[in-house]
Amino acid sequence: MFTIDASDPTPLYAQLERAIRVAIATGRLHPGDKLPTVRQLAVELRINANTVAKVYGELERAGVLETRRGVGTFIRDRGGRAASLPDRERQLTMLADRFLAGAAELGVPAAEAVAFLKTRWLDQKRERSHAERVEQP
Amino acid sequence: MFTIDASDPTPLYAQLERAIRVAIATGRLHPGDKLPTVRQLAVELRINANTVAKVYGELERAGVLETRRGVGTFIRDRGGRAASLPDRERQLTMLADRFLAGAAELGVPAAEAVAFLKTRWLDQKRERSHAERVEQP
Amino acid sequence: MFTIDASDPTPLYAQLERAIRVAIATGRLHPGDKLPTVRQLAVELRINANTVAKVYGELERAGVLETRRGVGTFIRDRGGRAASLPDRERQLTMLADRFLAGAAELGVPAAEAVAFLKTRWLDQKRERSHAERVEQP
Amino acid sequence: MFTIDASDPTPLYAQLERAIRVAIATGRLHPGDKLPTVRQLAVELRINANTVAKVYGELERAGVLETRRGVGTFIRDRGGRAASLPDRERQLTMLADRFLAGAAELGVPAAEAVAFLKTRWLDQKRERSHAERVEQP
DNA sequence: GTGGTCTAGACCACG
DNA sequence: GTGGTCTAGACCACA
Repeated sequence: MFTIDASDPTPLYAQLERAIRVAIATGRLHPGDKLPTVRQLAVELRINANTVAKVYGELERAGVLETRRGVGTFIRDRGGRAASLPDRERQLTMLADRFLAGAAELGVPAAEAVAFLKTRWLDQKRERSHAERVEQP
Repeated sequence: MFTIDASDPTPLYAQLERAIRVAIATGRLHPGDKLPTVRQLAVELRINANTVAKVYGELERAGVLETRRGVGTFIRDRGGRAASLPDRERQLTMLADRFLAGAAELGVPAAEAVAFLKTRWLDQKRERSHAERVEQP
Repeated sequence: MFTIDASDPTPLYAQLERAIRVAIATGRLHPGDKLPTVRQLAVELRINANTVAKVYGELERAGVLETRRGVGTFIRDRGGRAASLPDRERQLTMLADRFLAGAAELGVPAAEAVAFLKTRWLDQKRERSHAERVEQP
Repeated sequence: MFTIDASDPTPLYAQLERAIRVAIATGRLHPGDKLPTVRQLAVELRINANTVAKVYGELERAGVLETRRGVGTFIRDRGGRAASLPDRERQLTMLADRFLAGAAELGVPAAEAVAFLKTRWLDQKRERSHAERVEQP
């Protein structure tokens, strides 16, 4: 559902909040969609339920989410604007720089790193399509 | 010199450490270069000198920097020892996955992300060679 | 738990770090054992909590300890990765030279020093096995 | 002449002071012996002359050394008591523990480490006797 | 209550 | 003037 990296020094709550906002902004989650329960998400991400609850609470106060008691937590109608194009490009640049710098630190030439990334992507695509065939044959 | 964003939940010291590693990995800093003094950088970034000292210390332990007592802090010749081959591949895989996951969260198709990365790399190469022409015409 | 000598010119944090490493290396602390909390140890050793925290942090980065957020600090299963073979020999040589040089400074003939070392090792082995009999009779 | 380990976090001046005291206490230096000049020793140990001067000064104030202006620095008659036997054993124990703990950290079994040490000692003896044959055939 | 981060400020070691 | 060590004390993230 979302990605949390425990080795990233960024606080867990910040990572999760950002992930939810990004998912909405990029259209992976839509207004009215139901989010996982606090406990479900906590188990899935292997973090404490309090941390998830805190994020849901803050996003609710920020008007991004809406809690219907006894029902669940949902994305609000006008939860946030779509990430502007320049914004998305800025974030993508950050990601790219982080990858290239990491590879350089490892002493891997950028050309090789890019080639490796392409391979890795194809691997994942293959795995994913295989998993789908297994789940819904 | 470096950019620190106090409103970013990422710890200051982690931001600075990454900034220095990136500067080295992308060729903006070269082996032998002298870094700003702890106090200078602290003033410039408006953070506490201890925070800067912590980063310098950690990077020294990691073999990235070298401090000459009473003189200053410098970029080391070989930024840490080369990791073993299987280790390197494991780390590169982690970097690649992080990049792809990040792009996916932004809603950017992997194919586009890979293409973007290639562009970004070429941009950096161009910038770097330009910087060198300026330094040593 | 550990011994710190404030009159020793060796930095407090270095003394504590060595003490912990020695306790692990000699079997007084085992993988999985919980260390005292930062504040407990600080009070016990009469040093500042930050100093203890610095040591725990460095040992964590070194792969010797593991901290579980909000829970405590523990001895890791495998205290750091095994160094490569040539690396290990180089380090072992350094250790041996330091020992022999130290003994020479004390005016102890090398032959005696080596004999003493052997005795000391057997002593430690006996102490260790005794401790285990006490813990799990 | 003396041993200084730059990677030891113990301050250089403390290492040197201890080395001189030990040399006297163990009879490697005798009352009346002339010490190297500040600059000579600084060059030999690759440390700053100020650091050596500071140590000589402190030992002079402590009554261990004596400076005859224009002549040199000498060991005083009753510079310090001979290291008592128990004291020497305590220090030797410390050295031994440091060696064994270091080996254990490297994952080297104590038995192997002791054997290695013996080999290393014989190597050094051979090298030394060879060097003497070359210097004074 | 656990560890983590940051600050302000003192003093030391070294060149 | 350089980095290093230590302290006291505040506030945060997490369980």
